[in-house]
Amino acid sequence: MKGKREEQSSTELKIFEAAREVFQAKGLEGARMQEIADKAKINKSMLHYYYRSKEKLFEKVYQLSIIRLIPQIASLLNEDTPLEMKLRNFTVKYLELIRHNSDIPLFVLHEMNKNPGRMKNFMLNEIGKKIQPFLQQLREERKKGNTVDLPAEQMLANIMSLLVFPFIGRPVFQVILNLDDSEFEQFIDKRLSYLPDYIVRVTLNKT
Amino acid sequence: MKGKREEQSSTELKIFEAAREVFQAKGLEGARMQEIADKAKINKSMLHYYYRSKEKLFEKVYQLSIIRLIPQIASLLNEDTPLEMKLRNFTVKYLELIRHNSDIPLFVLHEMNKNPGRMKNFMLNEIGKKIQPFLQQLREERKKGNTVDLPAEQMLANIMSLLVFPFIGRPVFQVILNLDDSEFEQFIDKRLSYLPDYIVRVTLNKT
DNA sequence: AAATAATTCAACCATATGGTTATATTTTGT
DNA sequence: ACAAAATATAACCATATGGTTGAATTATTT
Repeated sequence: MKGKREEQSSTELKIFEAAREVFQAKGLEGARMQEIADKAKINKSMLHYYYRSKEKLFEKVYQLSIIRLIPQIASLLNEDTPLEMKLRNFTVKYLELIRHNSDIPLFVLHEMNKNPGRMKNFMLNEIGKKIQPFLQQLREERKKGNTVDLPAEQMLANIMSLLVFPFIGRPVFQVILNLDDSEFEQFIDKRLSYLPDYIVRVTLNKT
Repeated sequence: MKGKREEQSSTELKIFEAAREVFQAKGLEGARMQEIADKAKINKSMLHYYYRSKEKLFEKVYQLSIIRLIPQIASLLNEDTPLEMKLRNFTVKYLELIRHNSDIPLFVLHEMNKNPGRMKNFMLNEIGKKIQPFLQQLREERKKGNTVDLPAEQMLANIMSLLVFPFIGRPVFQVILNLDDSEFEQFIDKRLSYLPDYIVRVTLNKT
């Protein structure tokens, strides 16, 4: 064998990565421990050696998924930059982020829906608190008449809707618009190209 | 007992309704036949008497869920009315529809994601085909310069995002914006009040 | 080299779950 | 009244699944 007693052994990571894929694709109840073991190419007992139980493994995956939704970008929202520039930066970076973690939003939403209690505090601390300054900034700019005349919460909801929903709705969009995978990628490329302007336009009062 | 040999016996409906609730809340794998039976206040074997298997019962619920997403409203999209009025009508009616079937979008999306093949044709026929005339109308109005300069598919994606996402994201919004159930209802009320104008504004070219 | 920790596997266990069967009662069409 | 369908229950079955155990092998520390 090779390096043991590291902080994260190679097998431990392989297991986690496999678990992440399976849980994100099928949800807690849809996932099978055997499938995770197979995908990680290890024996099932290794799962329990490292992660005690399905629940424990799931919670780690769940936590990481939430954290992935709000990396450096959260801090970006709290920088002391003008709103328009902030919106543009956020749009581009968040779209790229979701694009490379496109299974996460639906996964998190589905699990939150089944069990809103679990991870509630975690969510509140990791996301809820971090966006408060941004909401505050929206309120101030609204007072100055620089934004559309809507509560900050509504502006946020609209921005997040435009950014995230197409990924969550991907299977439906692909079917009803008859897009293969490559065409869906182009569909997202197109969004990347116009959404920064578009989101500024639907949030700020510029003409 | 009472009326038998009706098209839909009372117990059959009770079972279906219970199944609908449980499947929509927990998904195919998360649902327990016993829980459905309990909720319908009947014995488990009644489930199989009427619906053979979990799969069969699920498929019926799944189908109905998809159909509920596109009732009379689909036809509304194909009426021969001016685009602006159509957008306003659709926004109001679709928001009301989703509001009264708020579990359906996340349910359908989650199941579509786990198994995109199942129901693909059904989805295509029930939704895909029915929105084509609307897409066509968007394209024509775009040519005339009456809309934002985006492909019809993008306009549709944006409209649907704004309408549907807040319901799908409800558990997250409630946590991070700290809204109780009543406040979330107000949040939706607010959307109902401004979204018709807003969607017209972000879709059409009216200053 | 000895001790300890990490890794792997096969076999096994307990339970939950979907599904079945046998049987009995009630309702309804004719 | 009779037959057929509907309704209902309890007991049961087979299987899948999460989880455990124990023994063996390999690596790491000292």
